[in-house]
Amino acid sequence: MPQLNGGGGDDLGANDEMISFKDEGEQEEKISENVSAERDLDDVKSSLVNESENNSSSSDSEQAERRPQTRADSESYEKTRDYFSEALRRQQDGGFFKSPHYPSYPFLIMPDLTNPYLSNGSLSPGARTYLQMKWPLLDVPSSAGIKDSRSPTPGHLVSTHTKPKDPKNGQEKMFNNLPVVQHAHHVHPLTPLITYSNEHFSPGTPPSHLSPEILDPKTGIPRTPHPSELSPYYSLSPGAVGSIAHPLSWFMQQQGQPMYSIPPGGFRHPYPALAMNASMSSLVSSRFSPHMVTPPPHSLHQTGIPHPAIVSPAIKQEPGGDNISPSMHAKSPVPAKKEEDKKPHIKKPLNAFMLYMKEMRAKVVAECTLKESAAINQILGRRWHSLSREEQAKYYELARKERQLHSQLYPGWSARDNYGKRKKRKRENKPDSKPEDFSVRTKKQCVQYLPSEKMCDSPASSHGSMLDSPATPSAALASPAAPAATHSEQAQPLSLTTKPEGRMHHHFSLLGKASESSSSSSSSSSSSQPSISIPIGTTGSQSNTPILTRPIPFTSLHPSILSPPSPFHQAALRSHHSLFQSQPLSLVTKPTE
DNA sequence: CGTCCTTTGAAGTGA
DNA sequence: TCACTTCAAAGGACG
Repeated sequence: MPQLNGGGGDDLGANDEMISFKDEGEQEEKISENVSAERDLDDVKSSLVNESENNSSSSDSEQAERRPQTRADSESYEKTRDYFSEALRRQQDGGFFKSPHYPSYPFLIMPDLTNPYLSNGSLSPGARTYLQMKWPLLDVPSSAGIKDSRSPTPGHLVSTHTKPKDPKNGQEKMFNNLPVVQHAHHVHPLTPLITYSNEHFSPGTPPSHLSPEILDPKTGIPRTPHPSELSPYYSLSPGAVGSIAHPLSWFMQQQGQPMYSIPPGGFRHPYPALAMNASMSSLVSSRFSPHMVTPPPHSLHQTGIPHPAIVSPAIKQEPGGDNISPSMHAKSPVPAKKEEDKKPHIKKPLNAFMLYMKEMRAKVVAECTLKESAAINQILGRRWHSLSREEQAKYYELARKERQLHSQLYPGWSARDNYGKRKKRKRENKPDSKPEDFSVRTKKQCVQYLPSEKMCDSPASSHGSMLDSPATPSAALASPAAPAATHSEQAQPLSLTTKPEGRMHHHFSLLGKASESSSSSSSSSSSSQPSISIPIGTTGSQSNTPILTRPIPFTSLHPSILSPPSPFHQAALRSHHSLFQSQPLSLVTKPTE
């Protein structure tokens, strides 16, 4: 598997990632220092282009590795670095900073063998051995006694995954079974969610609760499973998934806190019927918000930690837990009347992209000067497209499991339940809107930026994901990793776009040229969604042109970030580049009205 | 303080 | 079945 050796399909994705970061880091640094937003767009643009090319061509991994250093000045970086540097140091002989492609990986998790759901109290802080790598979320329970949570893990909870349970300690076995795949230097984006390698756990502070067996006798660090122990990562067919240990399973366990609300009572089994398997558990944890974990263990009440999935506005204020009473989520326990008022808000399970965003956001933020989530999300969206199918498939799989878990936890829950809870503004722009409409609607000044290439070329990517979000990730996996190749036509990136009226003062439009091959038709054949992409594409003179309309500082938008070109497509990109390179940047002001 | 913005995907609703 | 809407995360921006 790619993940294991870092080879194969991973290359594309990995490279992309690396490239982008490295460059960005440098660029960003430069920019931040000198620039500024004031910098002419042209300049920025050109610089971006140049760098992107350079970057793409250059060895990514190395650069990526360096990146952290370049950003040393970054506060966040420093901070983060401190947090995990030590921890990682052990894991990776070389040192974390050298190689991680995904330095930002938010979570380093230490194996906590306890059943996530069972963890006493479920949320015993101690149980949460979870390191946030890049972000301040580092939560390394020094104390922890976590293990207490080891408490009897109901067989049913663990059962499925732990099938090959170790007689001695089922949990341990699970841990071992975990696909431990990631090499530090080749970390997959999911890493945060899925800690494949025990090594990741290694912590400066080895969890006291770890069972000795897992720990490396020498280092005290969790031992790396023997290769034979490693299970294929997501190699299973969807159906099979449930039966095997999920890569995240350990994650979940340690967390002690399930992603979805778990009754404070701990795993008293509010959901007796729920047969949670490790994989699900892992998912649960994966979604676990770092923030939830972050707080000093001691400060948290064991039972008081609100589950991410459950957010009751009213209750939100009370961290504690009354809101989370087991009864509440479990089955509709709360009296009808109050229920309405107090009923905890059960959040929707995160979809694949959301999971991806969660994981990668910090990284992107660190890479960029941008802080605006909207801008970050655009980048993430592009990056998402640039992910290989395999990579996306992983997220789809995770998302699928999340949904599964969610459904089990909240059998009666429906997405509809949340409708109207959040007053959302309606998107005025209807999907059907025509290009013209769109342009009209958008009242923004837009700088149309011909993608010089890379910006929009995202190309590389496999749009695959969107095209077919694999119902069964495995299927996706099965498919050739090479994303781009197959879908050259879709190279067309998603259009960053949109929005109307608004608050934007300046909008930059990125006009990406659609690949020639691409049909004039919508940029994204894939999405059935009303997404803006379609209209946008047409917006420009070029049908497939994606437009980025947003006040995103170019300084922070590095092409590579947006969509790291896979080496695979480099050539193609260049060709495109040449085509459009000559085109001038046009400043377009769209009259609002 | 509440909403917007932005992304993709899942799920709900209505026709 | 299709088209469309809402919500999920996140955090700066805005009114």
